[in-house]
Amino acid sequence: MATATLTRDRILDAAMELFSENGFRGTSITQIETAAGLTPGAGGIYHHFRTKESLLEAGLARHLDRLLALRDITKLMAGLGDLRAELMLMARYVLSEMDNEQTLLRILATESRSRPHVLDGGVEELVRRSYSGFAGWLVDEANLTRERAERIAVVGLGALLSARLIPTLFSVTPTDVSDEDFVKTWVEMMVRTIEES
Amino acid sequence: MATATLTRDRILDAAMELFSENGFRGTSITQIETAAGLTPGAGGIYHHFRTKESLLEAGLARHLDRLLALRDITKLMAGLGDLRAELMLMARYVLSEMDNEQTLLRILATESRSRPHVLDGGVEELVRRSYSGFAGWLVDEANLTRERAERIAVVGLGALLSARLIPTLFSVTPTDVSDEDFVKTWVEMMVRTIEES
Amino acid sequence: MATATLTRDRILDAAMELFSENGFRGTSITQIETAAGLTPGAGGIYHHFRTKESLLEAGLARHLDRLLALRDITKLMAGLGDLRAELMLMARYVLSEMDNEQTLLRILATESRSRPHVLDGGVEELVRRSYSGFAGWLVDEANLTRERAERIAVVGLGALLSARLIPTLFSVTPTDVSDEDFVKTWVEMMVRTIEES
Amino acid sequence: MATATLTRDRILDAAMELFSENGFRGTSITQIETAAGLTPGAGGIYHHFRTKESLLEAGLARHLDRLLALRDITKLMAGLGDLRAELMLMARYVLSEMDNEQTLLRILATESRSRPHVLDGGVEELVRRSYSGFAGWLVDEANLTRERAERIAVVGLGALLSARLIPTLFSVTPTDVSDEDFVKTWVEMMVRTIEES
DNA sequence: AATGAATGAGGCTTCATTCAT
DNA sequence: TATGAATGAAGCCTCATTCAT
Repeated sequence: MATATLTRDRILDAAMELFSENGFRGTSITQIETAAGLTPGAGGIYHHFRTKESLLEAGLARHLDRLLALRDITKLMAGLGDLRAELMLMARYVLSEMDNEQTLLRILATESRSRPHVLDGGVEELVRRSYSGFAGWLVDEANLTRERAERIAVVGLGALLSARLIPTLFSVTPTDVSDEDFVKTWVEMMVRTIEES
Repeated sequence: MATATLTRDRILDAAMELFSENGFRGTSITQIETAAGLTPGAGGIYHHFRTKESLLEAGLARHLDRLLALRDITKLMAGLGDLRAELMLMARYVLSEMDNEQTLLRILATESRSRPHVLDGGVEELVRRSYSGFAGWLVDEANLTRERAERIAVVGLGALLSARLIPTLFSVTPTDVSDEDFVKTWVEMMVRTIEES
Repeated sequence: MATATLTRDRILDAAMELFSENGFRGTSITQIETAAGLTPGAGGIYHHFRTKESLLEAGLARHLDRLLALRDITKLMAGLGDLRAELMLMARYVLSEMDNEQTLLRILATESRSRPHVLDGGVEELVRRSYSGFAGWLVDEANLTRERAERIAVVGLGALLSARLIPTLFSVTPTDVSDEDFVKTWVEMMVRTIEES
Repeated sequence: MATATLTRDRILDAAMELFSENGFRGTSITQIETAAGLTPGAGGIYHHFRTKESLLEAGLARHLDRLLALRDITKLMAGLGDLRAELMLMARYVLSEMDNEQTLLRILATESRSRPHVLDGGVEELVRRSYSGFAGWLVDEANLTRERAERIAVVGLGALLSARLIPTLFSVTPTDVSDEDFVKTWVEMMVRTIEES
């Protein structure tokens, strides 16, 4: 049974990796079996998953669960008192989380339209929670009204996300600005906007 | 010849639309033929395109050509004198251009990794040109150093782009902030950052 | 009309050449059109031939007509008096005729079984006439009985034919014996057999 | 595994038979599947062969292996002492081997030019070895010089081969001479040529 | 007579899935 | 649980042929 679980996980890892690289349709069950150490073409996967699609569902669920379970980082930083430092932490945290989830991002971008049911709210919830979490933090830490905080959050978090979305999804590097400089500039922008509010 | 051209274009339109909706692999030649008014399964497409993939190439080229040919909007606004107004125009322009190119965005996000050769520099060029064009405009209009302008451009343009990337690619609406409010806030943030530079 | 005829012939030549090289099925109408200087894929061939198969029929008929029309070479040599010389002439003639008809040989070998109707007796007649013509000549020139002449003809003419059949049909050179030596040996064999009869 | 091997062989047999009758191109995978007892059109063949062409390769290899492995018949007859008898055996052996290999002959004649790579030396080796084997035997048994033996071998073996090549490849019977008479005459011709050397 | 376009049929191959072992 | 084999469906592409111009 231990083995069973291991196999299941190996399959899931292999599948998600391949899905992210070649897309769901571009990945064959045989490829996944090979990558997972099963006999290619023998259908061994079907002892662990009912369907190719259910593999995708399980893989996505695993990613989303992890993300939804992350302790809200805004809470960690609450009340440190130094807005600049907190913002910088926040920026770095978002960037690194996006790096961790490249696989997920790619799969979502590829499959979210053709397979809406596999997402089924999970993604929507995750994204909205992130934006509103950030907005909430702005309310608490910077004494903004909810409304104003929300607007600033869309712009600010959007800027952060795009810095990773574009390279990850389009295989393109828009500029040569370093991460460090990017974060510094972003923090500055946020601070100026917030302070004068 | 009139017919020929029309058919070719109808095929191209149908194909790109379907590619954007179901992905390249998720779209069959037969579907495209049907959508273009040809007999399904008869291979009529092959009188106009050598390969399914060449269809994708031609379609992408058409989009990219159009975008690369766009008169640089920054030039249109140069010297109007009102930074706020210019920024607002710019923001609206970017958002609307992103709306026009949803099809392109989706295809790029789906295929850029599995079919790198079909992009072949065109996308990279387009993206980098956009960022550096915006940076250049900041230099001219706001008297920023090139370096500073570039950093602000990454953050600013990124924020703008993400406002459309996320809904378009992930079928998700992150917040309920209206476009209008979003633009207003973005302009404000940009102005504050720029003016105090 | 002159042009028409020329085009027809160009088509026929191109077709037979391609059939011999790639087989009937391996040759597409489009290839033939290209080789004949017509627009590829436009179906121009159908103004000259009803069917791809009728093209083959016409081409074969042309070859067979030519061969059946050849003045019987045995008559040319009748009564020269020198058996050796006559045999040598005969051998050279057969070899050279086989060289001229490589195209025909290849097509026959490829298509005679799958398309028996296109031959329809013509080939059988040609072959049998060749063998019996040679036998007849042996009767006349060497005073053999018809029966004996026929047996010798099968062996003798067969030896000659195989010298070209094998390289032409199998793309193989069985030995390094030169044509000249081959003919000399063949004549010698024939002479010894005939003289002691 | 037992089944597997059986299926594989059934496929191979069916394929070679069909190739020989209708040519490689004239035979569809579906036909082969049907003939081998698999579901038509289901692609079951691809569990045993990577490609239609690899089927041809495997089939040819099987034939060639068998032929190349045949104990050299000339050795069997060495030193019997009776040249006539040995020649007659030889002739019958060659004819019967040609009868066994009709399938191979037809496929080679059809495909050797359009698919040279599938033969790749094997056929050339087989043919040349046959001719030189026969020549070698003439050297040993009839005290001929190598050079003379080779010339006689080309003529003699050629005569034998053509007796089967022509009917097999062109579906034509050149004469009504019986096999028995043919062999008798051939032996006689060989003997006369050899003895007086 | 030639061309551009379209069509119907079919061919090779891939693939998710099932089943007996 | 894993494997070898088979299957049905579908996908891309080719091609002979027809038709309007």
